[in-house]
Amino acid sequence: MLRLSKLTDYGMVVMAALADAEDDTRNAADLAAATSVALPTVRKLLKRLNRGGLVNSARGARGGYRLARPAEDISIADVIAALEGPVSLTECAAHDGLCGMESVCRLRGHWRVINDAIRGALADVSVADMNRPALSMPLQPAPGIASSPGS
Amino acid sequence: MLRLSKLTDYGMVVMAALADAEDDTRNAADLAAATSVALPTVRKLLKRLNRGGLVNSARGARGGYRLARPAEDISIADVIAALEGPVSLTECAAHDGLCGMESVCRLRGHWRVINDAIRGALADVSVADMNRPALSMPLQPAPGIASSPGS
DNA sequence: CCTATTTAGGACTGAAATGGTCCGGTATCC
DNA sequence: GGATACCGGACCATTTCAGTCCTAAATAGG
Repeated sequence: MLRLSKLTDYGMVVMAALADAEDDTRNAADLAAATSVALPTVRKLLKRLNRGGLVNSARGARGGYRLARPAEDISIADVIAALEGPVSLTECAAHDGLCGMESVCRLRGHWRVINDAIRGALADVSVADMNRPALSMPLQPAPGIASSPGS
Repeated sequence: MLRLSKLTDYGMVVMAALADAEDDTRNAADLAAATSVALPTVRKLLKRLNRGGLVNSARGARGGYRLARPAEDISIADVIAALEGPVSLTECAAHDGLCGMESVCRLRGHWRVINDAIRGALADVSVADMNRPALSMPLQPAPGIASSPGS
């Protein structure tokens, strides 16, 4: 189904909620209430997002989280990468050898191109875009499969 | 990681091998040998591909499989759909309601647009394209996120 | 200085999906 | 009629995933 994990789905929701108060610091409990995602799950998400450098954390009383960058500068690809690793459709798209057969690996180069195209499409959509109410998006007309030179 | 399943990966390999002998009928054992994928796995793949209408099967002695259409007319999206269901990044991209919160579902429309863009990109690449040796691809310059009107 | 608050990091568990295998049945060719 | 080869399904082991909890560390406020 080429589906991203439920955690990532929730992660985008949390990021969107965080984008609503860009300069304000929100703690995990607030975000859980705002998104109706279970608190422990929100915590886990924020930890990973922090590790990925997408949010800044402040410990202690009155602590919490806020976006590390403007919502316009955080792409969906960034969120996905922080929560479930970089986008790579196949094993071969990431690693180099290991494919086994020549005839098999004939596909590898093509997968890489496709992979880059999809990553590009995801990189063109920001958290700020996702937060807009309507579905008109100011995106580039084309991530462009041809625009990725591949390996 | 937005990774497609290993079965689908193998499925593309099998389809490519099948494309090498478009009009010739190949049985599962031959394809397993050609692709170095385990025979029972090849069988399972071919069954699903047959159900999805991508290959035709012939029973009995001298039976086997061949592509149901020219390789140029079978897209990667078709193969993915046959093997693991239609592409849908999130739950919400497929179904309609059920999202729970208003603020949550603000993202839904956007996901659908992104989803369609990726599916479009995948639909622009055919099995024949994947079978070419080099990585220069005759694809449309843009699947185009803007080209999908969404819901 | 002491306490309450809040994140950091990790371990842990139950559930689900995935990959892979095998078997009985059926259709076709020789 | 026998051998071949697909069809449909059930089946199991492994891995991954979602979700929870606990202890340590850091900060604000009294």
